[in-house]
Amino acid sequence: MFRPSLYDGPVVKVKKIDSGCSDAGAIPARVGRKRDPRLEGDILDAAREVLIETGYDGMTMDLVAARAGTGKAALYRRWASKAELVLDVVVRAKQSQMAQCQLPDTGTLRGDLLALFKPHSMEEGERKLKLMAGLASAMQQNAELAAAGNAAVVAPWAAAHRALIERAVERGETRPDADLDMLSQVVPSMVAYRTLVRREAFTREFLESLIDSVLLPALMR
Amino acid sequence: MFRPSLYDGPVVKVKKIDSGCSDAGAIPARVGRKRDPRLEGDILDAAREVLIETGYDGMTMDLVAARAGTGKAALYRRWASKAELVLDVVVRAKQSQMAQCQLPDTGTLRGDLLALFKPHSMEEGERKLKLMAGLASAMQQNAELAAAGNAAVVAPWAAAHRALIERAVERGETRPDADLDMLSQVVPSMVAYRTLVRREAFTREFLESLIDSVLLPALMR
Amino acid sequence: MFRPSLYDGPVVKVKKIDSGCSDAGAIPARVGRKRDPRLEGDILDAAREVLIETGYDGMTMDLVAARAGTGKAALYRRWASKAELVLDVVVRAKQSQMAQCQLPDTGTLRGDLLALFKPHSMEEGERKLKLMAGLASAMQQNAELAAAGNAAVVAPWAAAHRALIERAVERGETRPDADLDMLSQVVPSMVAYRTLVRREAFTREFLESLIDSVLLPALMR
Amino acid sequence: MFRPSLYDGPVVKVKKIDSGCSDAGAIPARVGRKRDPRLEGDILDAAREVLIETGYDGMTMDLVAARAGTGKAALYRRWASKAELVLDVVVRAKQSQMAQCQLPDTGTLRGDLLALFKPHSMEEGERKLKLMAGLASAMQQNAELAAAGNAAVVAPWAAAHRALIERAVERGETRPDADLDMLSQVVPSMVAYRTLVRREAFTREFLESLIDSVLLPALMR
DNA sequence: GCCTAACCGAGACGGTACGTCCGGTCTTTTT
DNA sequence: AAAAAGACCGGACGTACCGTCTCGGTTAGGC
Repeated sequence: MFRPSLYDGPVVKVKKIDSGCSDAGAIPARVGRKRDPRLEGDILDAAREVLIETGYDGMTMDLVAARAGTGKAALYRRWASKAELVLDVVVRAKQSQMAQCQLPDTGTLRGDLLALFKPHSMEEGERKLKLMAGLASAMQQNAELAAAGNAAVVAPWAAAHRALIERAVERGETRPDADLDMLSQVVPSMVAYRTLVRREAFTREFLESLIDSVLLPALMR
Repeated sequence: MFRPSLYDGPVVKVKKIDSGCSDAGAIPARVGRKRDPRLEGDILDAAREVLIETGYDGMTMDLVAARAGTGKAALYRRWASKAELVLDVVVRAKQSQMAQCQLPDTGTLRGDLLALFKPHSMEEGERKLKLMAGLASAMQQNAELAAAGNAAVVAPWAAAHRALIERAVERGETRPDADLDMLSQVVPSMVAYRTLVRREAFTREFLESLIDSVLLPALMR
Repeated sequence: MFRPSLYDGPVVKVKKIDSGCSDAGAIPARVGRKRDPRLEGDILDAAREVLIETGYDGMTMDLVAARAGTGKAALYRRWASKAELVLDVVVRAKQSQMAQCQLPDTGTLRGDLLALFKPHSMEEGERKLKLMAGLASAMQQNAELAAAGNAAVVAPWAAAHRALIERAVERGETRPDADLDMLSQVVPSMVAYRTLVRREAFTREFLESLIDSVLLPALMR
Repeated sequence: MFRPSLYDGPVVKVKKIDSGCSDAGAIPARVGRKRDPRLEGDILDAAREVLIETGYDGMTMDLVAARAGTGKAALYRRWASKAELVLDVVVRAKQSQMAQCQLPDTGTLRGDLLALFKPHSMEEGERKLKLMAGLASAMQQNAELAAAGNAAVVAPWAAAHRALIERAVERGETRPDADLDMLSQVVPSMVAYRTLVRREAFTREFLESLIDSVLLPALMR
């Protein structure tokens, strides 16, 4: 299972608990009603739907709450702001995508790179990137959010590329002195730019062209 | 003078006048008080400052107007919306940068690419990229704006790269079969991504590394 | 015209203006768009309607704004809180009632006292007192509000009684040593108490009984 | 002991149990943990404090629960609503005052009326009347509550006055045809009005003035 | 030299979303 | 089964901002 995410939890208003007990795995066992475990998922689902239907600005906290069959308070108990909720939506989407994504092994780097994107991932990827664009403004104001967003969305993608390239290096398929940090970000960067700034579709043609014209030539001797 | 911009004017609510006719009694000249010519610049300056300080969401039209020593009406007389004002701010910034930028000619592609960024650009780079982040948010709301933003900011940059690469091809410095469309966008894309999404500084080291690790290897045999 | 109110203006968020000029009646002449003069009345009317229909707690600022065909901002520009708006409603109602209320002169104190309440005033009076009850809580927290409410609603009523009684004293109809301050408050107090605390109707029978059993006996030799 | 109250118990959500039968195996006694007997008093004390400090609207159930060192559930197990809790607070205050209050017998009506208010009552009066203000707000929302509040607070007070006046009539001290219903409410009404609406202090001077200027003159021939 | 249209600064307007707060209910664990 | 803690739903509050409109006043042609 491939799960390189640096992000490992919801962006919640954390209630610090005095872990007075010295046991290792002891859980403070908070009294009182537990948070409805289904609610978090319901809200995220509702938020994702509304987000896709109406975009970031069109998404209203009231509407999300209504769609999830709850009240705004339940949202704000879990996320400090609309931006954090949306970020979490993006993060989850990315995680679920990555979770089911074994690193492909087709024998060649080109095959591996193309295999990272199953057909259905293409359209999903575009949606997610559009969501990210809505967050741009929020991320600019909140460095924490920006870090989380980057870690959740960008880092895993680049990490996958890096792993594939490293394997190709091991196989002797590519030059050993390549700048992996830089090259593993070529595809994420250019796909994001095409989608967010140029607003053109993320097609398989573009991906192939990118790999064949930029990435592989730069990697080959 | 290098000015490949596809964008050729302010995004103003233009009152179209039938100025095409050369008839004697044609009165194309609008009567009434003329717009204060200094105001447009003052507002753009104020908007740029506020945008850099507070980000897109934090920038309010009231604040910009106050900073420019005028009222909101003066803003909306010139730009149809906040997003268009922001776009214009970015466009001007880009234009002023491009205006003073002759296509360099150092003899080698590497030298040319590095020369595109004068030393003073680096220190200004931070500011401009903060502006871009604001633009990203604005663009998501309006496809038209996105097109204009792309044309004004991305296209010229890519066009400059393309021109430099084409010259290198003519000199026989690089492979003749390179995908110029794609390769000319490598640097703009990755710089934007680094700064807007990853939020890391745009340094000369990064630029050199990008050129040496990605662009030039992909262009060479 | 009888208008003894101590309250002489709306409870507004006053913007203090530097009256730099030394002219007597000089008005600072605020620049900018003037407040729509009809709006204040429309809002008060809407608030009164909603208040009567739904009571204090049921009255929503959004609903009042919608009913008045405006937005909440217009309300909060004029009144600092829901409580102040409601108080103003009550104050206006009382003032308009008092404005059209000449001091009656029937020749006898009893006739004058009864004439203060025209048939239609009875039912209106009850409504107004119910509104006041809704304010009780807000008044308790805000001494300013309480003072304004008292001055607007109670004081005029008691003042009218006092004037009638003084006239009766002058006519030699009643004892000259009566405690006017106290006696002029008998009817307002007991009517309010009956309505607000006992929640029984304010009937003409009650009023007559009050006058004949308490007020007049206490005033006669 | 004087206890004319029509109100004869706390406003509790009573779980009726068939405890009437004396059968052998009948288990009328409720099983499970017993209600903490001290809790009721603690909550009422906390509620009274908060009510006096912050007024009806400022008093939140959460705050009362926290002050009493318990949770909201314990409150709602005993009172059906905030209003009922407040009513109970006022009722208790009144009862405790009445419980220690024998009908005085000084020989004269004036002496009796003044003796109803012991010296220490005056200092406590302020507090209790603040409670009443809270009650007024609560009563407006619920007619049932208003009735209960009236019965608990007003009726006993008026009843005491009525009893004193009746005794004076029997002694031949006052006119026999006085309207007792009305006159026995003069002092409660006017004291309440002075404190709740006019928000002036309840002083002994005021009481004496009220008795001497209104009540006694109206009762004497 | 006046008329008139358009500009200017200031600020009110209608609408809408935000994030907070609270009343009253429900759930979980503990006693 | 009640106690204690606290999450739950619904809905109103008061704030902020966008983009528009209005006000009194100013600036410039065109007659």
